[in-house]
Amino acid sequence: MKSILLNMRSLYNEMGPGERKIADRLIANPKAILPLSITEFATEIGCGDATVVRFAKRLGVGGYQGLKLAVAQEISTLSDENAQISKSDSCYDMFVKRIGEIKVALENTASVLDENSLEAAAKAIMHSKRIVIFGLGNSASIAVDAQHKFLRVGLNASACNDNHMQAIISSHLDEDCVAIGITHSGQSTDIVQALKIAKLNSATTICITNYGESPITKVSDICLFTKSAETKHSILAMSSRIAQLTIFDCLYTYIIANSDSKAIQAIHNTESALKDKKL
Amino acid sequence: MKSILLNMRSLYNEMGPGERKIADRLIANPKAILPLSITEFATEIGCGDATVVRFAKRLGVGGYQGLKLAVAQEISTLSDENAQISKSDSCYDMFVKRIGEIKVALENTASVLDENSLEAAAKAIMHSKRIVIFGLGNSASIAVDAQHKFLRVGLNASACNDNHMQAIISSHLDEDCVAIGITHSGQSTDIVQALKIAKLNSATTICITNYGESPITKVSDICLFTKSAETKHSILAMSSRIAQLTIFDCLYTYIIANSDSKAIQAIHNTESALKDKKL
DNA sequence: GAGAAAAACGAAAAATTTTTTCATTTTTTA
DNA sequence: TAAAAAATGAAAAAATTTTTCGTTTTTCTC
Repeated sequence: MKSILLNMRSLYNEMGPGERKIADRLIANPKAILPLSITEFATEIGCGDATVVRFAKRLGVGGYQGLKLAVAQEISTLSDENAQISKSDSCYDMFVKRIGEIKVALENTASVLDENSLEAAAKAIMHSKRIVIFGLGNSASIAVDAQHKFLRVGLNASACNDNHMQAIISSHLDEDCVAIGITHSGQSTDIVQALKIAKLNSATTICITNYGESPITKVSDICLFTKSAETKHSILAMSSRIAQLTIFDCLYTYIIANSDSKAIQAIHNTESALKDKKL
Repeated sequence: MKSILLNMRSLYNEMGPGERKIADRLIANPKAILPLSITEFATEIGCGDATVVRFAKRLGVGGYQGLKLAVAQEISTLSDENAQISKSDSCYDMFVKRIGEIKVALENTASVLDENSLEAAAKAIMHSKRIVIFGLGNSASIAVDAQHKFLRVGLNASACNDNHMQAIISSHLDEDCVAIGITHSGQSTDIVQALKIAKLNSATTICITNYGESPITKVSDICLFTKSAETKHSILAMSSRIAQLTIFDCLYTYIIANSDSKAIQAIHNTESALKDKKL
């Protein structure tokens, strides 16, 4: 089944201003529509009932009720019990609550992640001569993880967590290379700079960032969006990082699935190379 | 929010024959109701519209539309659980299926993770003079991530991904230190060796590993277990690694919540130190 | 086992909600 | 700048849901 929220994004360009307001609202707060009648919802948005119906038809869900049902199916029932982690929680309580946050973030990410962009990113990575992955601070470990994965499938990947080196590396890329920048906020100066340089040198640039316009999206050929609701204690944006990891994981899985036997062999070689490291 | 299907079962005894027929049908095939109007559904069941409405009210979902919405929300969570990733999947399909795996792994981990061990680990880490975190290969990035977190709360943490250095570092620990070893299989020779040395030097040893007895559990004072079902393509044990990350995340969160104002200040300092790195 | 009370039920009326129609406004194009 | 096209909302029309109320079925009491 296709995600209704994703569908909304891909049809966004065809919509008029009124329908876009509806799409914006639904993407921002999908579950708010559920208890409302079409007239209530239209009033809330500031448009007529007919526009809502047209919007629903465009998405191919029949009508207003179909829209509500589609949205309902997309929202996890867990998203409501968004229990806030509190000081008095036991460590285990925190674990359980964090699980809830992660689930929500992953599902939200599934709804904003663009199918075509994902496919394009996977193909660009597979066929590139060289892949460089930039992350700093929080995102550094994600970059390292991605490097690790790509190396396992025999790709020429390297992560770089040093802002000087990032700029240097970027300036030596060419059109057969891929540069991947990871920044949750989309505003990390150094990462944006590194991708900008990479783009100037005709490399394919890919960003992994939280949903929305930001400096990084402007210098990226392909944007892969995560979506996580930040809360007070998630300064580290844990759930968005999990979403980032999962994106890399599915790129990796896709590359394995679409590789020739040589690549599969490379994976097996890796496995056997590691065998004697175990007791 | 409570499960509507479970609620149906618990109210089953209070229902008359007509309503029970509705419950039976919904439990057997919940999604069949979604495209039907109340009259169509009632005809299908063989009862009147009013009975359907009464049934919905009993469940506390307002009316027929509320019933449909509640069912819709419930089937979404059940739908994509046991899907195996296949070669022909799109990259997006893979993402969605991977999400399902991760959810299961996190829930399983919640069930095997020992509350007391978690608490003990958090306390040991908080009060230690020095924390060293060992990971190799796959687990290296987890170790780096953990280091990053602990540094943010002002702890003296260092990750080490070099097996020689791990042994050297371990041999210089003492009873005020904590050594954390990460290995999914629990069999990584070097990690086990490093923890063994740490233990000999009276450091507190903590392992993060998949559920079950293994060499690493024998040399660990505290064992934190994850539990993930491995499948063919998850050579990289993606979901178990997410579980590992989540464990570290809740340790981190717990430490923040139970720190004095000095530690909180350390976090704020980190934040402001990073501010000018953004555009 | 009969009769009364209670509960369950459905047909149809009433109320609500959704959808369509169509005239108006806004935007685009030539 | 004017004509064409697109977008939109108010209101009418259609569809759907909910309530009412009388009938049927079940349960309980004697």
